[in-house]
Amino acid sequence: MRRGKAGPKRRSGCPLNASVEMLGDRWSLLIVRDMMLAGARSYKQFLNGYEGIATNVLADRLRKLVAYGIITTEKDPSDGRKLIYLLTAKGIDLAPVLTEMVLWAAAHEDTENQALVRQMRADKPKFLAGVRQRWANRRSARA
Amino acid sequence: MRRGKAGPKRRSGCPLNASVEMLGDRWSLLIVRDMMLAGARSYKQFLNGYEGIATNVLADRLRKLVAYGIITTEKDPSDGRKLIYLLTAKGIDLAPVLTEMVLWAAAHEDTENQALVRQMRADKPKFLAGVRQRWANRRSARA
DNA sequence: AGGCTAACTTGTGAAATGCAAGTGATTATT
DNA sequence: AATAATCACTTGCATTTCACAAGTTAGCCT
Repeated sequence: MRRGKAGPKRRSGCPLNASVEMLGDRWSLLIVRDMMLAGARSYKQFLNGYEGIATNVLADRLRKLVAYGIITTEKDPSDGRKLIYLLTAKGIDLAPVLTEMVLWAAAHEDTENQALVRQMRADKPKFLAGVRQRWANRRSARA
Repeated sequence: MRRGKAGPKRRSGCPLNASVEMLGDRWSLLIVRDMMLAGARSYKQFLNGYEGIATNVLADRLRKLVAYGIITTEKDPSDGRKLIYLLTAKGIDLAPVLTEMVLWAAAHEDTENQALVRQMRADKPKFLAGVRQRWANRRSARA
């Protein structure tokens, strides 16, 4: 591995460091998953989605995901209280990563969503195309 | 105040939760990467590998990775002080996950190892086969 | 025996996390 | 019009994890 001596904490020259910096925590990937696969788009949906994330942590993670360009927000035109969280192109490009992680876990653990796993395994490109398609549809008709 | 050790409620039926539980932190994936791509196999190599990980945290992550069956340890037959850390089959199966993460970051950030990314992009199956091959070779001739 | 190395452990302050409660803006109900 | 409810947060505080430095223990080396 290339070592590049330098700053105390130089972690962004090596492959994977960037990804881990953005997604290497307990919640970020789960938030992206809920948006990508479960269609979650509001703060409340995230909070209820997996009971377990603390509200202050959720707010922090959403802020960071926005800062990294993985998600964006819009005001809901039909309800001024609501914000709509949406995956960016960069965000939807995480689909292959999530897919491989799900397949890995499915191969080595149990109790996963078998139907989804079967779809992924049967035809991965098709599955990814479907994910991307649903994302595009949602985007064009957001409300 | 309730001070039971309840811990966060995880829903282990959802895809991805298992993966995130095992790998969803700042260091675990980087450790796996250094074993898979850079051939790191000793505690000291990990410590020096990415300056930044604290020794107590490294010890903890290695323990967890062993507990999850992602890595194993052996005593170095030629030096009783040394331990050799090795990826298990489950561990090497993370290669597609790491690959997709690297490709994702390469597509949306910069300053990554371009040579590696080019290899991955040129022929992903071949790249993965190579990773797996090197792993098998190391395993059969460990020392 | 004395020094050195590898792989940890321990102690301590700082930062992050989990949880309950509160805030302010907006919408719904009476 | 007044009141209640909802939404997306923020705040305060106890607990947990982290980073950093300094030990510790077993095994090697001469």
